[in-house]
Amino acid sequence: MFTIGPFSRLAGVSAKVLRSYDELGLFRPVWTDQASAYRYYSPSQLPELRRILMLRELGIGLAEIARLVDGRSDLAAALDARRDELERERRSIDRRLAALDIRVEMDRTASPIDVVVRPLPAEPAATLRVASGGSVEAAFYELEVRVRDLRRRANRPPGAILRDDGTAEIFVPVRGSIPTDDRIGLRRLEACRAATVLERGPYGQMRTAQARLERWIGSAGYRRAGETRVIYLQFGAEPELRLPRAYLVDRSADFVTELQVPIA
Amino acid sequence: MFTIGPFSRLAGVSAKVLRSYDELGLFRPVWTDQASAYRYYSPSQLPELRRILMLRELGIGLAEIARLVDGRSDLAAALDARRDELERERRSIDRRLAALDIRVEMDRTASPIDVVVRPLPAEPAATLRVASGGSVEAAFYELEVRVRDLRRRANRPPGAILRDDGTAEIFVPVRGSIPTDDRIGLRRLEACRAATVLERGPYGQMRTAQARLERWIGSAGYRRAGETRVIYLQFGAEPELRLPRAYLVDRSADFVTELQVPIA
DNA sequence: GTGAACCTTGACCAAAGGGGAAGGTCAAGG
DNA sequence: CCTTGACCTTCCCCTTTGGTCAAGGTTCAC
Repeated sequence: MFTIGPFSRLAGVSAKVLRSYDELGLFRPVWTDQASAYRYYSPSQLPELRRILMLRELGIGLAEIARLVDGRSDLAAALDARRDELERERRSIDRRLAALDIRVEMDRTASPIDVVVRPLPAEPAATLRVASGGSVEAAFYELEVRVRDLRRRANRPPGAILRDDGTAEIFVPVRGSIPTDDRIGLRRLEACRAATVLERGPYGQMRTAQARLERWIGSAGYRRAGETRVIYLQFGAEPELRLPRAYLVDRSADFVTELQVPIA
Repeated sequence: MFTIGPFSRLAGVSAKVLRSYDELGLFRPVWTDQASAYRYYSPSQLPELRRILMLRELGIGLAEIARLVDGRSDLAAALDARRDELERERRSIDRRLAALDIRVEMDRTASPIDVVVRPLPAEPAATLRVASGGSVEAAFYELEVRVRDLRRRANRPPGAILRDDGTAEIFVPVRGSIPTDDRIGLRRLEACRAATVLERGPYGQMRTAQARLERWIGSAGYRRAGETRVIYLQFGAEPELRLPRAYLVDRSADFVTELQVPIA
């Protein structure tokens, strides 16, 4: 029999860990003195503790380990699940390493871009097609006016879906539903994960930014899974906001635009 | 200008996160109303936030990110350091995956073993060589008696160092120093990392266990970096303990032995 | 009997938020 | 002008697996 200190040294863990595991009901001393509350352990308990430590080293949580050693949970299944999880973690790390390398390389060769992969929520929107070379401003004016008159404007910035053929479909977020006609449609932009990048300044730089984002997606091991979206953050979202008049001066600042490419 | 909710949706983070970052001084609203304490953000702040989120996605801590965006810390250096860290994490995950696969495979083919890799502390010990085929019991008796008479016995279990040629060197932990002669030596077992496994039952199974541990080490991507040690946990450590007499009955239980192979 | 070494519980800390309660604020609509 | 509902604020507790420290009790060897 050992008190907690010597036993912890035999087992290669701290005394604190043994106290924790006792409290969790995961691994208890063979005997606890009622008067002094001293914990006493036997070397014959070491194999049991060793199994716990082995599972811990695989990264399984203590609650799950407790279920496993009690037989309330199946070991083979838990190991399988944990393997899947570890492989996900490894993929995540590989992604981060790739992103890091691209970032470092872009730092050296050109202006860097801050790409963030994030989930996009679904977006119900009124849409209007714009032919290649058509006036985007006029289209937005038409669409915004229509949606506002219907009292269906949602408080989110407008955007456009870019097609490879040079045409675009502009959209304005709506609440509920609106009547459609041959010009104005209603569409639900699907929720998805997307690689996104922000651009400041005139829209002329957008083609370059788009090309660089595409390159980033390839290097990071993703692939495109939908149409590119552009969100007009700085300009379009403002008029709808409930704000003190004094803070609308911001409208004259640089445009801010977000490029979003759905990925898988 | 946006209040925190709409802005958080634009940015793709929760309002809670924006409040946190404000408090940390990492990312502040352009304006905070003194009366209501409402936070107001501008879309032109999005690129700054985006950079923070990009760094966060790489797994850099918020404190370090704060230093980076303030320019108090060098971005290139931080990225380099983070890359090293990520590569360490990946190696660790690969180790766990390998250990998991070995475990699963052994579950199928034979009785599984719970291997734990852990650091071993340095161990000053009195030693005695035993020829191949010599009596280990007699040698332990001689060594234990000698050390005890010198009042140098440390309260840790004894063990043996196994050589490939079949000879062994038994050892008993000591405090301080003892006089040596041509039979009994003094030696410091070096601290190291070791793959360890516990065995219950008669010593006859040890050769098998040893072989399986060696195989485990190979499969997990380690290599041997020292001589194999055996620790006699159940039998040898008991007599030295300060314990109520009633709890010494444990001595008749199965032997418990630990095999330790130093690794790199 | 005494001192040194050991043990006990409890509290606080880490990182990066999530969840919820209690109460104040804002703007649209009637 | 008032109501109402959505929104905002701060504050507190929770997650996970321990490390560290303080105040005080226990054990054992000498």
